[in-house]
Amino acid sequence: MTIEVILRPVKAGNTFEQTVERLAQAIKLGAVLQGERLPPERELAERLNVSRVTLREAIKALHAAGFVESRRGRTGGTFVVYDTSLRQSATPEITARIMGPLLHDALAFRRVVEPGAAELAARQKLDLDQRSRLETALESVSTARPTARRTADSQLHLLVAELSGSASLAVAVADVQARLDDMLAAIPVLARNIEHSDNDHVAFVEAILARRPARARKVMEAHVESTAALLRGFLA
Amino acid sequence: MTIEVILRPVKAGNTFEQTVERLAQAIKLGAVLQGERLPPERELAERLNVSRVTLREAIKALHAAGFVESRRGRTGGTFVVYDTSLRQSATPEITARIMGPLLHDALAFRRVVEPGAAELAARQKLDLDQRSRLETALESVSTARPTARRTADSQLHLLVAELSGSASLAVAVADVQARLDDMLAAIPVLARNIEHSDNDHVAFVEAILARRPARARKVMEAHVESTAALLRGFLA
DNA sequence: GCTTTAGTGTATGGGAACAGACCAATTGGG
DNA sequence: CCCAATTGGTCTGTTCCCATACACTAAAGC
Repeated sequence: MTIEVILRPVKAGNTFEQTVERLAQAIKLGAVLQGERLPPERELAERLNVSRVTLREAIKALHAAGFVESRRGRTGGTFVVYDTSLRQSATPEITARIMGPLLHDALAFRRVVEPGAAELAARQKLDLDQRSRLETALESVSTARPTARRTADSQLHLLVAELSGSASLAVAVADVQARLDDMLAAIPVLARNIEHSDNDHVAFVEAILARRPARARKVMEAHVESTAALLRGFLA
Repeated sequence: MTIEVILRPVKAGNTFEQTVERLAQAIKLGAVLQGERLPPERELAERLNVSRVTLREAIKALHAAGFVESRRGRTGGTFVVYDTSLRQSATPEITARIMGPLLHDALAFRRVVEPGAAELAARQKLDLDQRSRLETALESVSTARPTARRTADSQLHLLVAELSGSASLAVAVADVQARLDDMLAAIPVLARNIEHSDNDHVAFVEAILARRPARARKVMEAHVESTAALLRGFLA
C-alpha cells in the first residue's frame, strides 16, 4: 500500500533533461525576465549541482529552441530572448489529454500549499523591503498585459510563498506553479476572469500586510479554487 | 531573490547515496516492517529508477549497517532485520546542532501539509476497505509500545495523506515525516505526551471518517502544533 | 594602447551509473 | 527425483557525467 509512495523513483530522468527543464521553468515563471542575463555558467553549474559541460548542453538546447542567446566577452553571458507571445501553447484538447491525469493532483496539492503559504506569510513580521516587494509584485500583475501577465502572476504567488519563511513551502509552490503554467497558458483569458483575479490578489496581499492569517488563507483558498474551476472547465 | 528557489540543485548527491537514503526511509517509516521482504531486486530497481548494480550496492551498505539480510533461492530475498530498539539516536544536543536550522523549515512545512491532507481526506468518500485501514492504523499506534510506536505513528499520518487523494501531498508528508523521524527519535517519550497524542489521533481519524473537513484540519493542526512545541522545547 | 577582467567556448581523461547477459542457490511441482 | 521457476550474485562493455585545464572574445581601466 504505502510502499508505492516511499519506494518511488530516486531521480526523474537524466541530468541533462532535468537541467533543461529547470532553466525553462526559470524563464517561464519569470525568475529571469526577458533581456536579463542568466548567472555565469560556472556559478549556475554550481547552483544546479551539475557540471558545466552538462549545463552548456542544456543551454545549447534552449538556444536551439529560441529561448536564449549567448555572447562572449566581458559583458557577455546568456540572455533570455523568450517572447511570451510566441508561446505556442497546444490546444486545450491536447493539453487536457496530456495533463488530465496530472491536473487533479496538481490542483489538490495547490489547494493545500498556497493557502498555507499565505497564512504563514501573514503571520510573519515583514520588514519594509519585503512589504514593498509585495506591493511591487502586486502592481506588476495588474499592469502587465496581456502576455507577461502569467509570468507576473507566478512571481506574486512565489513571493508570497517565500515570505512564509519556509524554503520547502516556497519550493512546493514553485513546483506547482510550473506544473500549472502550461495548462493556464492553454486556456483563453477573459477580461472578467482577470478582474476577478486582480481583486483576489489585492485582497490577499492586503491580508498579509495587515497580518491577518485567517483572512489571508481564506482569500487564497477562494482564489485558488476559482482558478481550479476555470481549469477544470476548460480541460475536462 | 526568487532566483534561489528556482535555480536550486537539480539533484541531491549521487544515486548510490540517494538510494540508501530511500531504502532506510522505507524501513524507518514502516513501509517495510521487520521480518518482511523487500521487493525482488529487479522490480525494486525499476521502481527506484536505478540500475540493479547501484541498488545492490545500496543494499550492501544497509546490510553492513545491520538493517537487512539477503538470502538466495526461490523463497529468498532481502529481509528487514532492523530492530527499532537498537536505534542509536544521537543526544538531543547533537541532533539539535545538526538539525537546528532545518527544524524550523520542516515544522512550518508540516504545519501546512498535514492539516491540508487531513482536510482533503475528510472530504473524500472513503470505501469500506479504506475506512478499516484507517481504523487498523489507529489501533496499531495505540497498542504498539514502545519501540514500534514511532513507525506506527508515521504510518498513520502517511495513510491520511494517501487518503487525501493527492499523490503529491502523500509524497510531501512522507518527506516531512522522514525529516522529523530522526529528531523525534532523539527526544524522550513521556507517558503524558503519548496519551495526548493518542487522543489527537482518535479525534482526527473520527473527523475524517465522519467527513468533517474543518474539524479534521483543526484537530490535525493542534496535533502537529503540540509535537512542534515538544520538539522546539527539547532541541532549542 | 596595453593589461586586466569577466565571461563564453573547447578538449581530455577518469569515474559513476546503466543495460544486459550469465552464474548460483534454493524450493515447489510434476 | 528431477525440472522449472524464482531469487540473489557476478561480469562486461557502454554511455553519461564530471573535474580540470586551456583557449578565445570583448569591454574596462589605467
